[in-house]
Amino acid sequence: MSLPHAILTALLEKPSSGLELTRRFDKSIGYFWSATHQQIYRELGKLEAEGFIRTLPAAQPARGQKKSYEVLPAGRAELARWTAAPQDPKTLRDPLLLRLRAAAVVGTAGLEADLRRHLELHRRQLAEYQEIEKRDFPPDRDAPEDRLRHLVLRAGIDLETFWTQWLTHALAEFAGLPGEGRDRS
Amino acid sequence: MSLPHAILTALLEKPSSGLELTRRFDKSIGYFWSATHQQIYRELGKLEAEGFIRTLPAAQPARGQKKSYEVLPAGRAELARWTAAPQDPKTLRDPLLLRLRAAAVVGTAGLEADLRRHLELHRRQLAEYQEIEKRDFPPDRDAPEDRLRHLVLRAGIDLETFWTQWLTHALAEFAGLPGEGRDRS
DNA sequence: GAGCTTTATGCAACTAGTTGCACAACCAGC
DNA sequence: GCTGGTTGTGCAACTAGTTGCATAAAGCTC
Repeated sequence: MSLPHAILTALLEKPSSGLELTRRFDKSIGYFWSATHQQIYRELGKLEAEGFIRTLPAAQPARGQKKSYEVLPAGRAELARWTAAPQDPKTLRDPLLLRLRAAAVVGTAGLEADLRRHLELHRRQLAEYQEIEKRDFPPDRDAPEDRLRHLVLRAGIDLETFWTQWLTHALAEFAGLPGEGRDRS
Repeated sequence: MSLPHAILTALLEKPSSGLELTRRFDKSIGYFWSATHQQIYRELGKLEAEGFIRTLPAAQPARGQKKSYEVLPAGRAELARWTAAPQDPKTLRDPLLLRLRAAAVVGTAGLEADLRRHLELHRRQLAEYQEIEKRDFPPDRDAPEDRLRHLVLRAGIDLETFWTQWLTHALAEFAGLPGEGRDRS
C-alpha cells in the first residue's frame, strides 16, 4: 500500500490537483513509483474520506473543475508512521530473467534482439538520470532533504548502470553460444 | 503474464505435480519469480484447459491424489513464442525509495533501523547466491544451458551487491545528517 | 481403530494496479 | 454561436497476485 503515501509525500512537497499530481508522477516521483491518473483520483477520494487530506477552499463543485488538495496533520502523522514502519525488501521478480531461463530450454532465437533493445532503453534512462543529477544536485548543495533525494536518484543511476553492464555481458555470452544452442524448439 | 510461462519452463525441465512445482518455486525459480501454491494450481488448470500441458497417465482421480503434468508440443511452442516476443523492461517500483523520499519531508526517525535490517537481509541473500554459484557453476561447466542459467544467477548476485552497497552508502549519509533532520514531524 | 499430523489439492474473497471509456468545462477559430 | 480540440475529472471492468480457509487421503501413535 504505497500509493497513498506517495501521494501524501507529493502533496506535502506542494498542494496540487489531481492532474498536477498526475504530471508529477510522470516525472520525478514516477521514476520510482509510477501511477495513472485513475489510480490517483481514486486514491485522493479515499484519502479525503479518511481525513488525511482536504480540498483547498476556492472552487470545488462539479466535474471539469480544478480541485486542489492539501495534507492535514493526520495525513502527515500517517506518512511519518508508514515511513518508519518496517517493511520487507521487495523480492526480485523480473520476466526478463524468466525468459532467459526459458531460453535455456527452448532456444535463444529472437531473444537477443530484445536484449539489445533493453540495453538501449537502459542506456537512455541512465543518461536521463545523470542529466538530472547534474542539474539538480551540484556538489555544493547539501541540505538534508537534498541529500536524501540525491540518494534516491543514486539508486536509480546505479540500477540502470547494473542493467547496462549485465545486458552487455549477456549479449557477449550469446555471441559465444554455439549456433545450435540458439534455436532448438 | 509470466506465471504460465514460468510453469511451462519448470515442467519442461522436469514433469511435476502441483506440490513439486510449489517446492521448486520456493527454491531456484522462486529466486526471480515467486508464486504460491494457489497460483500454481489455478494456472495448471488453465494451462491444461488450453491444451498446453496434460496430466501424466497413472493415477489422476479425486482430491488428495498426486497429479503430475507434462508439457505438450503446443505448450513448448507457446513458451518459445513468449520468450522471443519483445517486452518492455520493468519500470523501477520500490517502496523503500518512496520511504526515503517521504523521510525528506517527515524526518528519518525510525527509518534507519529498517535500513540496517534490509542491509542484513541483502547480505544474507547475496551469500546464499554465492553459495549456489560455487556449488552449481564450477569454472569448467559451460554447456549452453548452464551459461544461460549462470547469467540469471549473476543478475541476482549483482543486484544484491548493488543493494548492499547502496544501503551502506545510505546509512553513512544518515550518520552525517544533522540531528534536527532526523525527526521533524 | 480413533484420533492427530502431514501431504496434496483446491475454492473464494480480497487487494493492487491497469485499461478503456465517458463526460463536463473551457478555449480556440471561423 | 457553433464546432472541435484540450484540459480535468471520474466510473467500471479487468488482470495479477495474495490471504485465508476447506478438504481429502495417507500414515503414525496409542
